[in-house]
Amino acid sequence: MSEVRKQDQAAAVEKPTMRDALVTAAFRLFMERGFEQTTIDDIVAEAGVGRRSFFRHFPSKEDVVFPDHDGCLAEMTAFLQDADDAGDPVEQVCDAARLVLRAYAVNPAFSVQRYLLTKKVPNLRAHELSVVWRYERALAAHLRARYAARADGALRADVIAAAVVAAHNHTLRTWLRSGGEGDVTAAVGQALSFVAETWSGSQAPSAPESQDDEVVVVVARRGTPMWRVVRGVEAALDV
Amino acid sequence: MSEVRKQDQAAAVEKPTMRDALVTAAFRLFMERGFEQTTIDDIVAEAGVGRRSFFRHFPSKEDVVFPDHDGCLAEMTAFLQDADDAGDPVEQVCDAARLVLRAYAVNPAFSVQRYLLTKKVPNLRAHELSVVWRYERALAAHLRARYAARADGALRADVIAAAVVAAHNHTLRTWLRSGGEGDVTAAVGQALSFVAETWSGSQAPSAPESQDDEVVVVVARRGTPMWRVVRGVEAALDV
DNA sequence: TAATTTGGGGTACTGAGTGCCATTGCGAGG
DNA sequence: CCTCGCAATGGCACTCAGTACCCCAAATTA
Repeated sequence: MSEVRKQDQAAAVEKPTMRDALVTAAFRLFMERGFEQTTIDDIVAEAGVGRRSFFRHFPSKEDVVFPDHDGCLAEMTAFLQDADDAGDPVEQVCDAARLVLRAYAVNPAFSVQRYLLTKKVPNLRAHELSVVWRYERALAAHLRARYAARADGALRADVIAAAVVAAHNHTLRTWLRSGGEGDVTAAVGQALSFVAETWSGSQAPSAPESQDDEVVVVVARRGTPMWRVVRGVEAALDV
Repeated sequence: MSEVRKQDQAAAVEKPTMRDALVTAAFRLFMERGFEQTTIDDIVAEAGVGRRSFFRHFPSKEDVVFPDHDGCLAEMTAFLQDADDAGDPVEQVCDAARLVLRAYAVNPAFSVQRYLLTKKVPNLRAHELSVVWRYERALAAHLRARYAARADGALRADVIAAAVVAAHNHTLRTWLRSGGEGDVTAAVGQALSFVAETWSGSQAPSAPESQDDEVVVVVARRGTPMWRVVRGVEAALDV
C-alpha cells in the first residue's frame, strides 16, 4: 500500500493504488480489444472502481495512455530552470531531451505497448502530438530566453527546439519499432549530437540508419486526377 | 452538372454552396460565442441545413475550422512529386512550405480568425498539430527518398523537415499575431533561407533507384469526401 | 411509370465528459 | 464513544459529438 511511492521527482500527489490500477486495466483492455473498442465502463469495471473516479484521475480517455507526462514535463521544466546561464543552451536542451528519453527507457515494455497503440489509433496520435508539443514549447522557451539578445533569437529558438525534438523522436521511434532492443541512450546521443553540432561547434555526425520499405495502398474517388491523390498519401503514411 | 469542376488541383468534388455555408456559419458562431459554446445543432441551424449533412462534409467539429487543408496537402505532395531529382531537396521542401504559406496568405482575414480560435481552444490547437504533422511527414518523406543513399538519411530528413516547418510556422504565427499586416512571403523567405543555409549543399544525390517498389491500389465510391479518402487510406496503412 | 442512383434530412442510439449529491472512510476534538 | 468535518469515492442524470439506419426528393434509366 505504501511502497508504491518511488518517483518522487514527479512533483505530483501520489494516488497509490487507484491510478495505477486504472492504467493497468486500461492497457490490458486496449491491447486486447483495441482503444476505440474499449469504453470507460469497461476500464472501470476491470479496475473495480467507479466510473466517476476515472475522470477524477485522467481528464480524458486518451490521457490514461500517457499517465506520467505531466510529471515528466515538470521535471524537464525544472531542469531547464536550474540550467547554468553560462552553459551552451543547445547542449542544455539536448540534455533536457535525454531526460524525457529516460522516462521512456525506464519501462521499455510499457513504452513499446504505448507506441503500438499510438501508431494505429488516430486519436492517440493526435494526443501524443499535443504532449510532444508541450515539450517542444518548453525547450523553445528556454532557448528563446537565452537568445533574447539575438535579432533572430525567437526564430532560432523555435527551429532548434523543433530539430532537437525531431532527432529525439526519430531515434526513440526507431528503438520502439525494434521492440525496445539495444541502447537507446547511445542512439539518441548520436542523433542529438548531429543536431547540436550543427549549431554549436565542429562537425562529425553520421549515425547508422536503414530505410524501411513500405507497402502503400491508396484509396481515391473515381474520376479524380489520380496522380494527385496518389501523392497525397505517402505524406500521411511515413511514420 | 459538368461545368462544376474548376479548381482541379483540389482533387475534390465541388460542394458549391452547402460546404461553404457551413464554414461561414460555423465561423460566425465560433467568433461570436466561442468554439465550445457552439454546438453542431447551432451551426446547422445557422446554415439552414440538416444536422446529418454537417458530418457528411466534415468528419468532426474541429475540421470545419480547417476546411481546405486536405486540398492543400494534396497540392503540396503533388508539387514534391513533380520536383526535379537533380535539384536541392532542401530548397524543394522550402518551396513546398511556401506553397502552404500561400494558402494562408490568400485570405488573411480568415487565417487571422482561425489563428485567434486555435490560440485559445485546446481542442483546436491539438487538431492543428495533427494537420501540421501531415505536412511535416510529407516533407520528411520527400527528403527521406532523396537522402536514401546516406547512412543517416532518415534522421536528417526528419530533422530538416521539422526545422522547415518550425521556421514556416514561426513566421506565419508572427504575421497572424500582427493581424495579417506586412509581407509574409518575404518574412517566410528569410526564415526558410536561415534553415536552408545551414543544411543545403551537403546532399549526396546518387539516385535511390525509384519509389516504384510501392504497390498502389485505388478504390472508392463516387462522391466520397476528401477527408474520408484520407482517413480510409491512413486506416489501411496503419499510419 | 417503375426501378435505380444520388444527395440530403430525420431519428434514435452509443459513448465521452460533467455536475450534483449521497456515501464511506478517517482523523481530530468533544 | 460520539461526532464533526473533510476528503475521496460511487451513483445517477445530463449534454453533446459522432454514427447507423431509414426515409424522402429529384434525376436518371429501362
